[in-house]
Amino acid sequence: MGTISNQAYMSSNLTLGDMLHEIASCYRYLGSDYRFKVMAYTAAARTLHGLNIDIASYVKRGAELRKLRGIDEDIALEIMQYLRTGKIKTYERLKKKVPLGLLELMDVKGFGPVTIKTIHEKLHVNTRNEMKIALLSGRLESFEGMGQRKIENMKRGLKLFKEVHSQLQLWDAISIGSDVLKQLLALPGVKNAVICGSLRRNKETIADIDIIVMARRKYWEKISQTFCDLPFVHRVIVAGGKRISVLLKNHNTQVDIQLVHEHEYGAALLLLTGSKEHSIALKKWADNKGFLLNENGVFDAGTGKWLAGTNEEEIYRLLGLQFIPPELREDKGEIEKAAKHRLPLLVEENDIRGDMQVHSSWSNNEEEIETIARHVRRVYPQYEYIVITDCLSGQLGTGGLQPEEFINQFAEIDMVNKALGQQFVKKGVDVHILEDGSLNLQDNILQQFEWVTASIVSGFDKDNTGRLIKACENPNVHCLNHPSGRLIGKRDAWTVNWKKLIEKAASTGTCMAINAQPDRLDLKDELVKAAIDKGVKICIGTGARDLNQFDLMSTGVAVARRGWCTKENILNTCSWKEVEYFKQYKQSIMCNTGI
DNA sequence: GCCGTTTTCGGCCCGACTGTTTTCAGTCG
Repeated sequence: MGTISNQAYMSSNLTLGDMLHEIASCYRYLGSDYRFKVMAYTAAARTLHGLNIDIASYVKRGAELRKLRGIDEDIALEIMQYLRTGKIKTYERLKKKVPLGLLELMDVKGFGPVTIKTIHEKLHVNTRNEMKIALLSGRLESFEGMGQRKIENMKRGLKLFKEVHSQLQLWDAISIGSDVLKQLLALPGVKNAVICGSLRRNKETIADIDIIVMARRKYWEKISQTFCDLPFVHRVIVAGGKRISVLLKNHNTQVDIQLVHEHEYGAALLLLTGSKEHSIALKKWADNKGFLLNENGVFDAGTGKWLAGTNEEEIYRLLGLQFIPPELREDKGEIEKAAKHRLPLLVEENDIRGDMQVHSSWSNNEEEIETIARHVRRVYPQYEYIVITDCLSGQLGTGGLQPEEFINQFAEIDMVNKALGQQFVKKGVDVHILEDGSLNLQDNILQQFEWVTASIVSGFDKDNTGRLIKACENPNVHCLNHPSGRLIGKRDAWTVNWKKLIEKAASTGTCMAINAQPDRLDLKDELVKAAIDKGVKICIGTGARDLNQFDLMSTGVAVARRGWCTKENILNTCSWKEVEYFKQYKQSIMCNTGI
């Protein structure tokens, strides 16, 4: 019986969530008698996976654990059991009843519990690889209910299994999606086309690109044919009726297209945007109100009369709900808020008045400050400032300044601002938080900058709560840059006690950044929400390394929107004068608390 | 197993599609 180390915190949430998901899979395998247990454990797993605060801290406060969605007496006991012993007895018991090697297949397209069970029992198949061999052997075809096409489906599911785990990053998906969309809109007969699915919700990673195409029925076949013949199509999976599904040459990305009539466009858009959880909750909501909601529209449940479906706005209105922006459609309380007309008015890209993180030729950008400034002023006329945040040389090996060089950079910035006739370029720095929480620039130098953002660039495998807290306590640090350190698809977030850190950021008036680099998007949406709920200000920076990267602001804003941010939550929707007030506010707190 | 403006029991996650059948089980979003 060991104590829980700090390092174990965040990984507990994920491992425990995975274990609860496995328990759900076991029950799913065991049959429909257990379907409600499946729902319960799935819900609990989802809660754990989305939890930003280490689960162990809930346990310390006893009753708190059961306030979490989907966790009541039994699962709470099992969670405590896990934290004490690393095991859950229920899971140990279930493991003896199911073929463990096949459980992962439960999440593979084409496989369900019944199919897996049948094959396991008849052919003694126990692993994914044995399943593959069985599928190729042709022995399944003699089974009842196993036709050629079903078997082909399962083979494809298995083949795509790996690709399911390598999803597209949002930025790449946006670019691929808009290319495809452009081509579709140009096809004869296409009245309108729009991205839906997880891409429309701006999720940070995207499995496949979903598009809805509005067209008269008589053009569907022609549209389908013409699209499938386009040069970027690698392979056609389905094409016929109202569905087109293809793999693109580029990245082997799957694109799913649905053709719809004009009167059902809104309903289809709504349900194909999802999330699945939001759609189900919305259908249930409709049901309670005496409506039937499906992809063709909203109907009177009693008479079957069609009531709405042309656009999403009228559907939400009919259901008595405020319009819910796609980014919020995750069944995380947005429907209840929409019913009370209390949804936040989300921040928009147009609200942004400056970029809080920009690199120049002094570190890892090819471009000179003046070129950057003139480019940004031309392309983003609404911007009032950009903050140059180069770092010191040394730790990263690539460029950077010596401490004494900043005086030269300041002179260059002054010159550029003079030439522009506006204080457009702000003097910032990206300072590194060292192992002991101190910074790699002295306070008397830091005081000369207009904006100081602090990053961790080493010691990824440690608990970094202490270092980040110490940075917050420095009155000269205005912002924490990429606070979680994760690199999407490459490196997990380091361990941080987010509850503690967010409380510290709030009490010290320290801002937290959304770094909009495509593989970072750090802070991520859920932590952004946790932070603003405690009153922490968020700022968004692109970390631009070339002139094109200023466009990344759009995905940075998307993360903020997924984190329920209004304009007021985002510091760089303010004028620089207001940013100065924010900095003074921190100074005054630090003086009063005597830190 | 969870949950409650139907609250300590009796509900919960729906409708469409696919592939297989010939009336429906299994899977998907």
